Amino acid sequence: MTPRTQPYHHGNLRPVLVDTAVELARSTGPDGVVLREVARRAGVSHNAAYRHFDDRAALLTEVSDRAMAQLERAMQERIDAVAIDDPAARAAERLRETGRAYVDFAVREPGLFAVAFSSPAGPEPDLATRAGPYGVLNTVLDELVEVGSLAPERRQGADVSCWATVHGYAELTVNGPLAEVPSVVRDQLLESVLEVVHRGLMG
Amino acid sequence: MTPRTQPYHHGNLRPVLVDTAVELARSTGPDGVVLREVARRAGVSHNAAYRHFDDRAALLTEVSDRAMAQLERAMQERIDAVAIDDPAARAAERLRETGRAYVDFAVREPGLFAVAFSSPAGPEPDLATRAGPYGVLNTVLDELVEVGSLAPERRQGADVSCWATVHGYAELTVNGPLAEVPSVVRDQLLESVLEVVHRGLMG
DNA sequence: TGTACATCAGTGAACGCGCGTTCACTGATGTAC
DNA sequence: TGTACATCAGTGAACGCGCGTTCACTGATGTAC
Repeated sequence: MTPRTQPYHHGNLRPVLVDTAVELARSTGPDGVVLREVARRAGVSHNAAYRHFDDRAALLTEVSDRAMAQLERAMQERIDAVAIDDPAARAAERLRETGRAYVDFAVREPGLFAVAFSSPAGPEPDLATRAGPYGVLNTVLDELVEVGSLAPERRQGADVSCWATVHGYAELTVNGPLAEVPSVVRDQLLESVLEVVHRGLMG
Repeated sequence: MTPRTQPYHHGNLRPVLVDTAVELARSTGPDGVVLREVARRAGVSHNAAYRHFDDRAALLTEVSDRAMAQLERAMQERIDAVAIDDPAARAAERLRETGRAYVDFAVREPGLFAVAFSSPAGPEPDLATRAGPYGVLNTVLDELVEVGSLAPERRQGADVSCWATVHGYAELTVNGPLAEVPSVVRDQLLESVLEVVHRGLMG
């Protein structure tokens, strides 16, 4: 008389597996996304995942895409929230917020951040297209040119400079020697780093 | 009548194990430093290492120290090779060479670079002391203050700005989206990144 | 100079673990007639 | 409206792998007397 708690057919397994894998990635990073554990948490036998993904790498790729999308959204939200009237000041602040959002995400979600940049084998379309976090950054930089803050001849390579700086800062903070620095000091350091980039590009 | 090719006592096993582990790290990174493989390559039973190291982590720490030392040496050599008479120009070029050496090392030795920053649990003394790559960078920055190129009030945080930038550039190149960019273009991008830092600090 | 003995630095076998993946199978669902 | 059947989406068992670590043991070395 006990009701069948679990029907034989799950009916919605694929998205559940991805969600579960994302949760696992959040807490343990790429190596923690273990097929058997994902299945366990989804309450399904350990090989059921093979009905929906070729192999572990395919699942990880999907998780990585999700992580990238989350990072992009976090950046865009912070950019959109900038409320400054003066066009030049607004564009400059938007660039700073881009950087802060990037680092914030890495600190808040170290597992997802690591997964986002753990390319199993996938191509990296970000540089060619305007998609993803890289696209967001480029849009903000274009804006800086439009308002006259960034000289057009300095526009080339500016994306890489910005990206390298915040990415390095994030890495040093999440996995490196800056991890042990108090967060108040870290925030100050990030501001000074952003200031150097600002002056380097537009000063 | 076959001569004993391997004496029972190796006599020199500890350094050989470290050397072997470093070689393994070079080609495969931190995860490749597998105790059993290290022993195999050293021609010794897989548990002989326990006479010299508490566990795998202890061996890895030693490898990490070696990697850091190699990175530091590579940086110092490039810095010392700068032959420019004008003090300000020399100091500026030394800073650039510091960055180039850092990125070069990461590209040439991705395995060691990864191991150097994979802290198993060890403390990070680099920030407090003047030792290691971080110390080398700080010495060069002090030099820039001495010759009057870097304003003293901008000295604080300059180390983190420089480090974050080259570290991020290295990461994006070794593990990230810049990996697929032709190396000629990458070199140009690195120069433009270094230029941004230079202007940001001293412009 | 010789010998007993402690210590050092190796050995092979085994434990326990967990993984990705494949196999043959089965219950549930949907569709053609 | 009912039924045969193909297909879908699960299942449990097993394979093969390799790891870190521990155990009891042994050959070699060094030292005290």
